[in-house]
Formats: sequence, structure tokens, C-alpha cells
Amino acid sequence: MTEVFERLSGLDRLVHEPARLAVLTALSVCRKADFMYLLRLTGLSRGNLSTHLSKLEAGGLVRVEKRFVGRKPNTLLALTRKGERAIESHWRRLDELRADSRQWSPAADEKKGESE
Amino acid sequence: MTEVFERLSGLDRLVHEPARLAVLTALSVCRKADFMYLLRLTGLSRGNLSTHLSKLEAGGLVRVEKRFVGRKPNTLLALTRKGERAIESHWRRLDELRADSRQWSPAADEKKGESE
DNA sequence: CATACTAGTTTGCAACACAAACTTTAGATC
DNA sequence: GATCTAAAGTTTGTGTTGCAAACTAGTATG
Repeated sequence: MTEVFERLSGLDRLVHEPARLAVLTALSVCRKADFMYLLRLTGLSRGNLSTHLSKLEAGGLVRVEKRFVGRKPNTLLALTRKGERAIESHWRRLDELRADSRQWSPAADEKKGESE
Repeated sequence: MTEVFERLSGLDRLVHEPARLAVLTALSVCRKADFMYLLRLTGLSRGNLSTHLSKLEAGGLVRVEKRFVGRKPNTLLALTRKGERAIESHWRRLDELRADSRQWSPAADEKKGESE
């Protein structure tokens, strides 16, 4: 099944990018977290985290809720239903692809790439 | 251990990028494969595969061996020792991070991100 | 009033992923 | 032997990305 590698090379970049993978994974455990918390958690810069979150919001994976705590602004993040499914299935896909690639045999594919 | 997410967001992009993850994973099973074989395997375009391979070579993860088969040029790819270690440890790291994140508890970290 | 801090957002830039166009050599056709 | 097609890659052009530095807006402090 050579299709394994096609699926590997076609992984969803919105989810796969390391910083976003970290944010989504954290939120999948956390349920909700605020901006400053994610900042410390991931070690990203403010600007960087901000743009990643915008992308996740644009993709419909994360819900952004702005509010005030005392007199200070506070941005609360949570996965949408779609986001939950996305991160969960991304990890599952990685597991599967890894497992499949292990038991894949090049010789079983019609055209081999030389063993010299 | 919040460090899990720092490590997640700091994954090596050279290895993590989907197309290259596919190529490296295939080569780790294959030992050697030629350009056209990887092309079919991954479903990438020629140009795209070529530049990804150049990057992997520049990073010292892949060895490129050009030769002729009959009268036709043929490019043979294989992991370097460094490449073997890189792909193997990348998958292992993903496994670990995934597992760690599962048993991570937000509440255990000093500052919580709101559960409202 | 000014100065500093907090909580983000916007901007500018270098690096990237991708396909289209190009290169080079070989074989087929006239 | 000139012309065409194909194979096997590489280079180029372009839109996108990831990133930190610079900016913004509101609050607190001297």
C-alpha cells in the first residue's frame, strides 16, 4: 500500500505545524485556556502565538472569546467541535501512518526503487 | 510538566514537513530508492520532490547518488546515518509528546488558564 | 503629566512550498 | 542529419508562511 506515503505527504498543514499542534493538543486537554497561559506553555513569542491563533480561528478550529478580568483584557481560547475532531484525527492519522509504514514492504509495490 | 508543549512547538521543521516526513519514512524502510520511485510513492510533483530532496541533502539527512542506468540518468537516494537517527527520533518524539500530553494536567501547572 | 506595564495585534522580512518552465540526453521518424 | 517526442531532473517565479520587532490601547504608578 503505497498510498500510506501519499497520505503522509498530504497531512493538513494547519494542524500539523508544530506551534499549532502544540496549541491544539494543549486545548484538547485543557478545554479552555487564556492567551498568556498558552504563551508560557508553548514558549512562543506573543506575535507568533497571536498569528497562529488567528489562523486557527480562521480555519474554524478555535473559538476566541475576549472579555475583561477586573479591568484587564483577557483572551480565552477553546477548541470548536471541528477543532476537537481535527486534532484528535490528526494524531490518530499520525499513529496509523507510522504503524503502516513500518509494515510496508517496498518489494510489494509494483516497481521497486533499486536495492543494488 | 509544561515543557511537553515547548518541545512540541519546537519540532524540527526539516523533518516534520509532511512531504519530507514521507520521504524520510519511506527511505527508512527502503534503505535506497530512486527519484522516480519516490515520485510515485509520495504523489509529489517533480519540482517539489527535487527541492525537498535538496533540502534534506543540505541538512545532511540524505545522500544523493547520481548514476546512469543503461543510458539514462538515475538518482539514487538513501538516508545518512544522521538521517536515520533524525527520522527515528522524530517519530519517537511525536509518540512521547502525544503520550505525555494525554497525562498532563493543566491544574498541575502553577498558573491555570481559567476553567470558568 | 509622564512613565511604565500588561495584553495583545500589525508589520516587514526572510524562508518556504509549489508548479510551470527550462535543460539535457536519448531514442524514434522522416 | 534535421525534427520530434520522451525521460529525468533542476531552476525560476510566485504566493504563503513563520517569526520577532514595532506598534496599540488601556491601566497603574510616581
